[in-house]
Amino acid sequence: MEAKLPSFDSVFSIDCVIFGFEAGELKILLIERNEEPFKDWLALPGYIVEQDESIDDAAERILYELTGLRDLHMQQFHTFGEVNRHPQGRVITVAYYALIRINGQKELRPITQYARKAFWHPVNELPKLAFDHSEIFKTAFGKIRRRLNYQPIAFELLPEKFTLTQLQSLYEAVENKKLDKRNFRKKMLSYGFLKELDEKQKGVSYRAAKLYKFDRRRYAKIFHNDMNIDK
Amino acid sequence: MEAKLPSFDSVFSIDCVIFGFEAGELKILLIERNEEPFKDWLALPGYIVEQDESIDDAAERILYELTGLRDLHMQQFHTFGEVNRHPQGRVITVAYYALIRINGQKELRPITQYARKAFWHPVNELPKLAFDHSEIFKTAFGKIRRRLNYQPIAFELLPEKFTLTQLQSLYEAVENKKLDKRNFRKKMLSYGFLKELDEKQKGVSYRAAKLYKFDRRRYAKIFHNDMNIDK
DNA sequence: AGATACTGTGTGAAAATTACACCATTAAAT
DNA sequence: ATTTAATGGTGTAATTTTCACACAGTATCT
Repeated sequence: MEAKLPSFDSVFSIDCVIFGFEAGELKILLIERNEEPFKDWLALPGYIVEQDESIDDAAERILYELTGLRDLHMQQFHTFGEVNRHPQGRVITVAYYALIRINGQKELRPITQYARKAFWHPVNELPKLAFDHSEIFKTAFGKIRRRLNYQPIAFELLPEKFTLTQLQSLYEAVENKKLDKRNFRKKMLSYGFLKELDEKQKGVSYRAAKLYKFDRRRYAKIFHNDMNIDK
Repeated sequence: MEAKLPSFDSVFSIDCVIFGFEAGELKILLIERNEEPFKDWLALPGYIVEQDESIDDAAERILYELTGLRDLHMQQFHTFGEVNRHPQGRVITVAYYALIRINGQKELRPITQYARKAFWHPVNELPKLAFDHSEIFKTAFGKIRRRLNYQPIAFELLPEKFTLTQLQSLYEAVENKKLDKRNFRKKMLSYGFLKELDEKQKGVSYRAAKLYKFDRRRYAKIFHNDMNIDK
């Protein structure tokens, strides 16, 4: 059985850690593998880079093929290069992350046979994953936890129009602690990159909250190019 | 001529951006290549990863072979994977950086023939480098500029015993701006991880300054594991 | 009409950041 | 011995930022 599998001398692969936020919980996208090794295991969406595509392009393609998702802005965050991380040979993997809105509409549907299905799974209570994917996830989570406080990544996880309470609960989920409502609002609004809309939340059985959206243009103006690293 | 060169299907390489600080200037380590392609060009120390070594191990080995330097704590910071970044084929490179004390004693002396020599070069006024090494350098510089404000990396560039003025001038060099002496000192000392020594600077023709050293133990205690990302 | 569940708001205390200028000390030059 | 050149070392007040903390308002459901 094992003998049938090819062995690799030197192969690049990509693995993707895609975060989403739903029902107050932070989740990641997993696939159920349909291919040896680790057939039937849960894993991060990941596959091998082709000869004629850049790693950024490969990341997009691979994620699409395994989950049906496209056009996310993924960012490389670490490369894993232990000798024995893949049972068939030498495979170095470049890991990417992205944050996206979980959208009931967008169906998760693997295009290739390599994945049997793709689905969201809460980041708490993650099962054991194939290869070194648990470690890859952990590294990714650490990165976004930090980045949340520097970069406007929270807005990628929320619907385009969101309430301040939703925004706060996202921060609370990622940082795993309660924040003070008044201080949180004051601070967020003080940045000046949230645009207050004339709309309100709908379909809630309590007072409807105002909706906001993230204003990329104002953000860019305020923080010039890059970031507010040194005020 | 070109025909003699092997062509690669899929190869991993490592490139190293090694920062040093000397005479108030930030410098990086370059080599003069002695091998095609880009023979005679200046380049970052870099070479190909072997089958049976992890990328971290490869980084150490390669830096040693090309420069004679060992036992630095290098950190991976980005992987460059454009299709045509190497003229002979598909080469993905994992880039590492380190910060070290430039030490007159430690001779820079390539072990292999691939480099003709290795030397320090100021980061301002860098010449054109081989491959995409200019871009790699730029990315590295951006990283450490940010990291300087979060992580105790400045001390890796200074001699073990240093004066506060030296420390300040390092910050000034990296951030490229003047800082206020009193505020700088107040802040640095307030962190509580600098240990004041009973020694003074020697051999200067003006009032000798007190020497300090970075106290790793205190630092770890103050900032627990990781960092002060969210106070 | 009342229960429920969330929205939305202000103030004062404490801490951190910023701006700012002068005398002290040493070695070298005269 | 005196001067000069160069850097070392120090404090305070104004401003800004962060933090802790509680309650009335409003929409919906019954």
